Amino acid sequence: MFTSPRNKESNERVKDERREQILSNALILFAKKGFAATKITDISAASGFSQGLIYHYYQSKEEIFVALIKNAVAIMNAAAVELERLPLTPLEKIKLAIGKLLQGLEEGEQVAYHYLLINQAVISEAIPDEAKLIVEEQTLRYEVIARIISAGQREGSFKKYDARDMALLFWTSLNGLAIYKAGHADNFKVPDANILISMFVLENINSKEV
Amino acid sequence: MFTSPRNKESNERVKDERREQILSNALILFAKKGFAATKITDISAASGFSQGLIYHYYQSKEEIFVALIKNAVAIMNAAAVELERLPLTPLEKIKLAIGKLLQGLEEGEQVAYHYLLINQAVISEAIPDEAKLIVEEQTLRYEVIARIISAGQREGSFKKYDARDMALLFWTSLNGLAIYKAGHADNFKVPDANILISMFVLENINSKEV
DNA sequence: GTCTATATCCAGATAGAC
DNA sequence: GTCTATCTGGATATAGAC
Repeated sequence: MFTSPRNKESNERVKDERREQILSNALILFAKKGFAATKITDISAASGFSQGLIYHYYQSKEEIFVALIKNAVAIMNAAAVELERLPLTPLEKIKLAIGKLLQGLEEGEQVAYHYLLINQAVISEAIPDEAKLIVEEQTLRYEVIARIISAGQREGSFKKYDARDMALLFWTSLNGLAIYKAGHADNFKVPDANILISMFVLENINSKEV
Repeated sequence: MFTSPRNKESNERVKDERREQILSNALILFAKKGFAATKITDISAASGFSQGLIYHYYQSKEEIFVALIKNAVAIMNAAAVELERLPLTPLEKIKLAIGKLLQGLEEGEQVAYHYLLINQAVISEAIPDEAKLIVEEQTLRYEVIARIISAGQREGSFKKYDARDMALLFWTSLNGLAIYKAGHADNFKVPDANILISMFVLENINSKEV
């Protein structure tokens, strides 16, 4: 068995796939065990090959973690930007965002894992500096939600608390829920979205819509 | 220098103090770095003595962590029980609870550290089984809040979503906030309590009271 | 590209001197 | 009660065979 020259791109593709595979396994492990407690052997075993081979694709455990953090932050930002651009009212946007995020928690694991990873980066002193920096610099999703809330307040459908306070609670509440889900995956039922919505939207407006 | 026989109790007291000292330092370290990344030398250094001496007071790193978890859970439960017993209306109880918890976040670090510790125990697979068990068995604070909410609904001052959903969001939202604070201790300002309250309490009731 | 050593380091825990 | 020295295991990362 040998590799013909013309398979070069194909090989590249295989390499990328391997890297993806490592990342997706590492994401779960890092999220569930934390950075420090996740061993390279855990990742290699989950990926189905030997421990040494990891270093063919990544230079270190840190590098894997940083790659995952970058990815998680990018996905969240992209979603926030997309949300802001949609031709919807502020009310509709907030409802859509909460709905989607809850749905993400209900169906997929990925969203929850991303939250857990970012939380580690924010909280823990035992996380690569590069990862901490990336997360700290990323406040876009807070700003987007704060802008939507402000717009909704001007428009009259939102409660008139400090918009940044509201945006903070928007994200921290969802985050808290994601953490809960991570610890109770088996019997986790997503709560009624309207409870969260009532932190932001005036009651009569909300009940009118429902 | 020798120890006279009659100093026995005094010695016991010193020993207890040392143990307390170890615990309070370990709490911060475990909360900030996580269980796996916290080294015995970190704890001994923070406490100002040699690494070996820790083992005079505790048998292992696990034992320290478990002691801390027990303590954290006990404090939270005690507070919940106390809250339920107070001669207040459900409305007053929920407001008091949110107020106190936010205040705890604002002033002290301890509450936030307890949250972080319990989160680790719930989420992480790299945590001593005994600690996980203790936390899993402790659902009292959820039950207490659910009961208060149910009472408030019967009484007519609370929103009529599923009481367990509401209790879940009560705790996960506060928890999410504690995590945020842990990562932004320097410039963290507690949000307006009324935003959280509006998840539970009917708007006209709440504004009447304020 | 993959595996099997293995070098190296570090952390938890123990032993024993003072 | 406290420290220093040491044992032991385990984890990251490297080297080199296939």
